[in-house]
Amino acid sequence: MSSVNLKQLAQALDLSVSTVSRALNDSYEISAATKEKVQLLATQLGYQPNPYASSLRRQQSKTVGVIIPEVANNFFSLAINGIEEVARQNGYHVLIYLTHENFAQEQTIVQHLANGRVDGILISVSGETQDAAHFAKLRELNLPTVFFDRVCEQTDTASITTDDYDSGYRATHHLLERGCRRIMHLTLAQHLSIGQKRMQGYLDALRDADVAFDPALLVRGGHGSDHNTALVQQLLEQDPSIDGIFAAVESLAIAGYRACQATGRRIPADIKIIGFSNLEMADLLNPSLTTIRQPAYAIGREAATILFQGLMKNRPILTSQSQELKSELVVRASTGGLG
Amino acid sequence: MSSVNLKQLAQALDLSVSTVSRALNDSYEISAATKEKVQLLATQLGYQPNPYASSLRRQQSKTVGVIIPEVANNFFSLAINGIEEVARQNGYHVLIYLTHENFAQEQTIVQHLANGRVDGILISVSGETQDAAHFAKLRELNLPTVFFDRVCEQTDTASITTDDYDSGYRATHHLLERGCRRIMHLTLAQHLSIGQKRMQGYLDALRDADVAFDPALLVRGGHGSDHNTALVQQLLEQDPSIDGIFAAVESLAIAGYRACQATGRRIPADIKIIGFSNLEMADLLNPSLTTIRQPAYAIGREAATILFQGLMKNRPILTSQSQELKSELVVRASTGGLG
DNA sequence: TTTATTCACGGAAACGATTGCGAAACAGAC
DNA sequence: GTCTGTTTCGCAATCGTTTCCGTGAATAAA
Repeated sequence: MSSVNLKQLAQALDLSVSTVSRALNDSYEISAATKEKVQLLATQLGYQPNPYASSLRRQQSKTVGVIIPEVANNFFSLAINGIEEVARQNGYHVLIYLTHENFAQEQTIVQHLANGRVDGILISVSGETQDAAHFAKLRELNLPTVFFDRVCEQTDTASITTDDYDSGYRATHHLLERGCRRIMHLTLAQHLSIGQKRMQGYLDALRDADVAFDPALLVRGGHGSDHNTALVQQLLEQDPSIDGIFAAVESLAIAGYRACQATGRRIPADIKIIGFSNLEMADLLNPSLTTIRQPAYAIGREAATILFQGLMKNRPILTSQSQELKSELVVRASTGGLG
Repeated sequence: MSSVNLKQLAQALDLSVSTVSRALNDSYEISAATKEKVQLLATQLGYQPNPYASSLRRQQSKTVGVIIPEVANNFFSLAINGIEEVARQNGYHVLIYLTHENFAQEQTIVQHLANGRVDGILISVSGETQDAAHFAKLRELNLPTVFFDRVCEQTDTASITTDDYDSGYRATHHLLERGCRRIMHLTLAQHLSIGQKRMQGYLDALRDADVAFDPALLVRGGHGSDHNTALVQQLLEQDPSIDGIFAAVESLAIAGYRACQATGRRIPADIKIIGFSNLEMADLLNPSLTTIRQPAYAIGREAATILFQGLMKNRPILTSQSQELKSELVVRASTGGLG
């Protein structure tokens, strides 16, 4: 800890602690002359207020918690990037917690954050989460929360999402357009609204194209990329008619690539792949991957901005502040595009 | 904040605050019966100690700061993964700060962490950093610090690195073996020890192979992938004799790919590329990328472990606790390997 | 019965900052 | 000279925990 505190400053200046405190906080009650003296010595001695004393007294920590499933993932790391930037601009600190897509961990983390350690929470829900009781507690405690990307719809607060239904529809439509008829759908979060919306887009696109939906083509991924690759591979081996893969998350698109490699399916000749992804080098893959690119950085920025606006103005976060950003379909070689 | 505090518990139980506190901390001074009663009510009411009051009194925050250049980068995000895991196991919280390779930001962040907000710091130095004065202050304040990957050698504390010299040597040797003679070296942190070691490996490998070193083949990357691509592209256009690229960081390997694309150089026929990288899908690139893969997750874990050992036992972090982990050369198509 | 000793707990002072309130000091107005 | 008002500052309470010390009662030792 920085060893110098208010008391020492006060003694050195022959002033009271309260005067020094007010001088440093630029209170109107303190004369300009005193303020100057105090601030001079404070900078000379490198005084920094003890954040814990300050937080205790003020009942606010100038800290937000970010809860995400993973960090080794381009989407989430870009989002963190945006969050951290806004946080710094507003003088806030960022605590980070990873759930590893594990519901129990998410519960524990949320509970631990309910003790005043953070002034607000930004969260992207774990793929396993079905119950929203732990989030309800946050509302009870009046702890401002903003969801991003992976939303819990039962909790009424703001959320930043992308046009998941549209994206799912467009992705599927794109595959259909390219001649696919037996399209596998890979998802991680089937019961999360994000997964359902993407899937609904998939279903509606199929229906609009008069292509029958086959539940057998639905694959729910789990943990571990090897496991997921095996799942896809198995299905590919069982069903030679499959000619398209729509991966609702990046890791599953990769699993799709590997599974195709393993089973000798050529992309895009035999099978076409499209996936949600924020890979900067999706165009350098072999073949380059057609993607739905989410504005991950902007999502982080927006979510954080809404949270901080609420915190600064001491207003509750309203559902009406939610935003839906647009994702972008980038056609590349994996669906027979250029490149 | 969780609204229930010690005083309320004490009143409800007709006990004193100190007794309740001790009961919850399992003090030997409290009878088993009382402990049970207290703990029962505490869990019933969902009591959670106020972390700021506790930190203030105990003079420790149970929080560590992690300072890294970027998070949207597989190496750092994997390292964070390791750090967060160890932190959670030890009951610590993780504050995250990004420097964006900016020295001034690094200084500011380090200064702000010198106020007792964190009990320790894990840091990977920004590429711009040359001065170590801000780190010296940390030692003065006795704030335990562990460097990982990007080390500041002037500061005497533990650091977790990889065998950068060897890796640089092996990477270069590999290119030479594959017939390259005009090897470009791309680096971000030329004055950091990590950059120097990798470059020294490069130089020594050249010397051992009796290949002349041409300073013109040294490219120091900057910010922005477009900028870096342009740099490489320019050099490639100027000098058609270049037949190899050794990228000391992942982003520069990507820049190399793009530059080759732009200039029509075929990989690996015309030019071969090797790069430090933790891309999970390096094998899916076109062509698959020969990499030096660092054990990023393990680096994070080790660095955090050393820090927490020091914190828990209240011992200073010693330089002798430093570790050097081994990187792995994975040969792929970009240097003419299989795949 | 008296004296130590242990046990179980309460009082109160910390930790360092913020802030409501009061009180000197000084000015100007009457 | 008194009164009111402003400026500038100090006192002390407060945030919620932890912990040093003290104390009454019970038990053991003499």
